[in-house]
Amino acid sequence: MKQNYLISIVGPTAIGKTALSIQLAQHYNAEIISCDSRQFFKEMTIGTAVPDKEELAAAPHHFIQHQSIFEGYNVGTFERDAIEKLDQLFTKNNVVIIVGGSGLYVNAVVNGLDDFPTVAPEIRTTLTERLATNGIADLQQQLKTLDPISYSKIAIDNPQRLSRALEICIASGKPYSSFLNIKKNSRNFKTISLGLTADRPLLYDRINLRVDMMLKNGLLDEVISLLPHKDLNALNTVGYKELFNYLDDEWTLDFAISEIKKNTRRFAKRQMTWFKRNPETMWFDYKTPFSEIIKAISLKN
RNA sequence: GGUGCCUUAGCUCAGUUGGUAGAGCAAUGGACUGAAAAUCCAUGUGUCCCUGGUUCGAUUCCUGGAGGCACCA
Repeated sequence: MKQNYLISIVGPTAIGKTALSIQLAQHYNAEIISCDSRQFFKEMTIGTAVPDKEELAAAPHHFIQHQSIFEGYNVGTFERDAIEKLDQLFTKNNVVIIVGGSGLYVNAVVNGLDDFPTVAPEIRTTLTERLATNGIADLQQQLKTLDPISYSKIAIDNPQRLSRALEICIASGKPYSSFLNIKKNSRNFKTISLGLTADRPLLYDRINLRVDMMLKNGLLDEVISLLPHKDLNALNTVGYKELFNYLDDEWTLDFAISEIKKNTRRFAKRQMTWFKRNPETMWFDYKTPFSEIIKAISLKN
């Protein structure tokens, strides 16, 4: 049986991952799995920089705008969907391209997540309310009694991490920590990880330019149409949340735009922090000729 | 041309009665197992415009210069 390869392309936003993924897809006659937690949503287009029509036509893409902002979608469901899709694609071709800026989601596909029980949404709602009224110490105390291991291990100052651990404890009656690192994930493919980078000032220039371009392409109209849904999780997104503040008369347009640029820069920095920790990733400057990248891949396998 | 004020971190500015300095923002480093474009943690980066003088010691006081702003000509 032929060895399957998953070629993963990571890197910060606006670095040129989409273009490289298409070149690779054409080179290997392969299909592309998008791994971008905001490009999943069909209601969002301009602000998420989904590939345009020509790009989508240049190679088959999956998980681009396949979900609605009104449906719950998360890493767990994405992992399941992506693995199913991968199995299907590997029957046609032993190479699949995965590209995306969402580190956790890439990781879910490449390495897998542990299985957790499903949590009734009311549990999280209750925790969120308790957090707002009683403060974080209340939840911290409960985690300390329900799961002392997690209490000492997770970022206790982080409300999202804390709530997540607690909701698992409450829903299952077992400690959150007891679900971690249970199964050995087996994947029927080898992963070749490519990272794109650029010097920071250069990357920031590209980000600023792209934000200006999004506005020119009608981002504000897109955001206006989504204003009624601004509280949905999917819309807690750079490029949208800032313009909601403008539309609510809290910020000027100019200020909102400069905040979009700033928050995108910070996002890119966080992405780099995440991706840098995988020692397997081969890094390339964003201007590296395609032929060199191909050469590096063939040396690797 | 004259007079007055200003020049300190990437930016806006505090401050030191003479003992080489600190806020906000920006920035930087990090964490990350179903909210991840989310969420959280940590960090001060400096020819105190230049020059000479006084002084044990000058970013601070004094001389001269440069640049900026305002007003008067």
